[in-house]
Amino acid sequence: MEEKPGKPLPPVIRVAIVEDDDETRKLTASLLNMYPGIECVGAFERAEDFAAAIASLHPHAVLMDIGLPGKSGIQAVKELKDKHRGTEFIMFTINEDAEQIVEALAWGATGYLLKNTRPEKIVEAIRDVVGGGGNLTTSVTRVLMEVLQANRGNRQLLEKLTAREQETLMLLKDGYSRKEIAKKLFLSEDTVRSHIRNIYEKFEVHNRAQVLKLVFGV
Amino acid sequence: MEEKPGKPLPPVIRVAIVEDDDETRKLTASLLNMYPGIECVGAFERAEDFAAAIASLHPHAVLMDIGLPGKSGIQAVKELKDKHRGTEFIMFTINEDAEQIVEALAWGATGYLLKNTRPEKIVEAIRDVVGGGGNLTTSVTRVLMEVLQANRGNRQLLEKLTAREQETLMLLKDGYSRKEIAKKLFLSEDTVRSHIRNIYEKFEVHNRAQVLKLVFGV
DNA sequence: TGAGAAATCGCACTTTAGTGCGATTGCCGG
DNA sequence: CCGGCAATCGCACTAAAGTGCGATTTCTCA
Repeated sequence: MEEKPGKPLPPVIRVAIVEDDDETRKLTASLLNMYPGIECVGAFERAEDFAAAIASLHPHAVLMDIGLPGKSGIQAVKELKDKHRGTEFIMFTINEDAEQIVEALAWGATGYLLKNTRPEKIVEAIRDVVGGGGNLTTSVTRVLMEVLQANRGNRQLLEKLTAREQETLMLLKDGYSRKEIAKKLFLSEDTVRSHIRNIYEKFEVHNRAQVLKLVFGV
Repeated sequence: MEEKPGKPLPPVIRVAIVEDDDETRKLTASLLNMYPGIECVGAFERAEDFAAAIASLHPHAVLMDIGLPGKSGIQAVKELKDKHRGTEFIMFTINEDAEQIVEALAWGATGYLLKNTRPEKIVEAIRDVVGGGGNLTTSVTRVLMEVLQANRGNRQLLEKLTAREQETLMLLKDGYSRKEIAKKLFLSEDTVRSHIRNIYEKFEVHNRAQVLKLVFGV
């Protein structure tokens, strides 16, 4: 595609499925096998079963449901991702909840598909992630963008601050004390105190954590 | 596609281009016009020119370069996005820099394409964003995921904390004082102090901002 | 030229935060 | 049944942080 060559595409992409719904699992497995270059090497009902098999299967990619009985798909990613770097995790779920999306991606999933995604798109996603890219449905992408916008806190607020105040805030954010900030900026402690005071006034807060939350949005 | 119906697709999608390189601009414009349902209604060399024209053009989408002479494409998004909600901004650039990607998306861009993207993919992206989705190339998506993972700080660290310590940390993050936390958790101030002390010890830090940076990653 | 904003600094004062060194209670697993 | 951990609380002390009320200088812009 438009990618720089990440990993070279393997001759046959080995895919596993973890999905508790029998019908979906079997259907998806057989669908995948209809595509040349894709082989479904395992289908599991439970994350625990997959965890036990992953080492011998060494799949290139796994379609992972989130709402599983027992261990959740996200938990599974969390636990398996680091130990199995050759396997890419694609979340495969009905859930479009922003929190879950962010969770899954933050723990190392590289794809996130909704279950009603058309088979060609699923295959495309598998090829993408195995090739070193990321693949989300457009709606998931949009959700992610919204989270990004919300999560950034109000960085626009930074523009309300003067240059010196901004510098001060950046050091504040890194956990430096007034004394340390003064040394770094070649100012007296009192000046730093003054800048901080002004920041608080502009944002109507009364301590550091509140500023950080407001501006950088934790 | 696999989307829930966002906005209804307009009969003809009006697209504008902001791109300083003559060849790329003209080529892209004519390419777009070859697709049914897509009309290039304006092509600009500078963000300022586009800003002056957007109100009368009311494009559904705009392909926006980042590295422009004068005002940058990101700056343009920042200034125009809120006032023109009917226009979706797609960054169209050679730059795959993580910071810029995050910046652009955080300010409200809903697409991010690399310039070597094939025309069909560009058109697909335009249709996606106008339809209420988001569209990034797979490599940009991957970058975004990496940022997400890095940016989350070490949330895994949370697991090192006991239940009470976690509760305390959450309130700390919201800028509450020891006294306030004590009241909220029905504890004595000294107990809260004790929990905080333990948190600091486990993470080897010495003040609130440092914990927040470490765990939530500002 | 004159008002205002930005940047610098000072001091006295109160409130929080952080550290050191304890204690008791209860629960859980080997 | 015992050792360890979690959770609770106490106190004394030092170090920061935050507030109130100033000041001077420099620079810009109307």
